[in-house]
Amino acid sequence: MTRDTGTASKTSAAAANTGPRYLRIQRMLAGRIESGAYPVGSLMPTESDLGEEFATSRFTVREALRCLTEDGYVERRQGMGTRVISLRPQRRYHQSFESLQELFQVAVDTTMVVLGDQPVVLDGELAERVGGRAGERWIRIDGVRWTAPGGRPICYIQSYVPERFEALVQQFAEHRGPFFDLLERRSGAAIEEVQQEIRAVEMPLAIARQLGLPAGAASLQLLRRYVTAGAILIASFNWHIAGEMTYKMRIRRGRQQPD
Amino acid sequence: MTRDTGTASKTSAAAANTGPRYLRIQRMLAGRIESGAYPVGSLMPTESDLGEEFATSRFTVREALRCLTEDGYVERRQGMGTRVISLRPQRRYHQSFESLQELFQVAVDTTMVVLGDQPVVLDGELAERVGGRAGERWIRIDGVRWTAPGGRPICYIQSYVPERFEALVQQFAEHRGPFFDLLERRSGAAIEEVQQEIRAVEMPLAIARQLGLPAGAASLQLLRRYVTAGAILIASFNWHIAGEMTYKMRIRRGRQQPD
DNA sequence: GGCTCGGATTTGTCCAGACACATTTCGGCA
DNA sequence: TGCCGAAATGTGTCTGGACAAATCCGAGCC
Repeated sequence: MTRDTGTASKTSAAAANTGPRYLRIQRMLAGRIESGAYPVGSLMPTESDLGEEFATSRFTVREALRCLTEDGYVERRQGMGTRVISLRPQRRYHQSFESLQELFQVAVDTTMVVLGDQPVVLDGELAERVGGRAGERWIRIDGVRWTAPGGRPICYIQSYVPERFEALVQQFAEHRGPFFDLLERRSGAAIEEVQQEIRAVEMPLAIARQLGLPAGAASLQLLRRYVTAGAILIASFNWHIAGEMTYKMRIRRGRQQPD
Repeated sequence: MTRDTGTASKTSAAAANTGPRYLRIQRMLAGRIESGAYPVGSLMPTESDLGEEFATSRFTVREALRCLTEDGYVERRQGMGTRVISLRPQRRYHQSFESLQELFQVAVDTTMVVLGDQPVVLDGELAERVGGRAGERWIRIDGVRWTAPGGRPICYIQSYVPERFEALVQQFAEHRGPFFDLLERRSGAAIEEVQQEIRAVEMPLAIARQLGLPAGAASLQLLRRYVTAGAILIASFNWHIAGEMTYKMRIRRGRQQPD
């Protein structure tokens, strides 16, 4: 070891030479990756080698490599080594949700009134939109969400579920909370992904009438597909009255170095 | 230490008793949190205590606690301890972007035509929407994005930037690519967060005319605020022609618990 | 009362090892 | 030639320490 962390550090290049040892090493290694010294696709030196080079223990090198992994620079596998997979920290931006309820963005104490359900056979266009295949038999459930029983309408909902959930559809009417929640619980399959599409469309006549609006009223249409391992659990169209609904999201930059 | 990791493990409860030591401890601690043995808001036992209880080293306990931190169960601070912040594994869902261009969702080879710019003083409502304060002086830049020079219009854009970027506004017209990109580069401040609001609105008359649409045409309005450390870099309203634009997003479940 | 200044406590960083486990490579054997 | 097992290689897990840095709390002082 050379000197110490705290004593002779703040004199020279203040930025690069401060902080814990493993972070300094992490920065150095990141620099080598970005400069091409460790090309993308190649294997980095082993932990032992790096430890020797930086005159430090394997523990410290591992901490540095752990950071590189989390930042997306490298990929590590036991028995194989540390492979460079990206040249850049990939300044990642992401939006995170504590739960799918947040994605929902509708207060939980609103009430859903189910208008009815009916079997449908998907045609080409519908199949594409709900994420099924043309010719498959699904069930469509129609409903309206209200601010409160007898209150103002919030949106019109058309949900499509595969026929195999037929037995559960009856429970939709008395279920409080979103359908995907019930389906996820009963089917036992965890929702792995949600695909959402947002558009502005003129509200179909029948729907506008249900919401007490004139024909051709503008609406915000949300389409959500809830996907478990491979299969669609439920796909849902929501028509929100224009102006009544704002879909808000915050996208944040991921994990930056402390500086 | 009791016996070993590999020998007498797979006999009993196969699920809970396998895997590395730190993961078993992590599962046990998570169980205690979920069962309320460690209430939310309280401090957990210290690393040393846990190490003593599980008859293991502090390193192993730290690995377990690191997992709990990543899963969102606890929060750790030097000198204070490990505080329970959540009862549940917080099955997190998130949407990630490799870059802000992805958020943009408009092909990069479209062309932006700047119509002009003018200083504005924010009134209360505008201030709230662009993220400034009432009375502040900002600059509004109007423009239209086209599929190609002389092609079809895609959307009308009103961007607001604080007055301090006045000198950069002239460069907007000949800049290719999004404005935030230019501002981020020139100001040197990294965009930390983007706030986005999506609504369906009737297009204002003046805007509809610019896009060659009848008055009152439905549109998808996107409002994006690009935030650097504390300050708004630019806020942008985009009016997309209804039906022409679909905002798509995929939200995926992050790192699932072993269960 | 309000302030500062030391401990005591607790997590953060770090060391020098050890064995387990996964992967690749290579030599031996059929 | 082709297959299989063993050795080499490298990361994963783990021990039992050590000191540093942040935080909290109480004692003492103004």
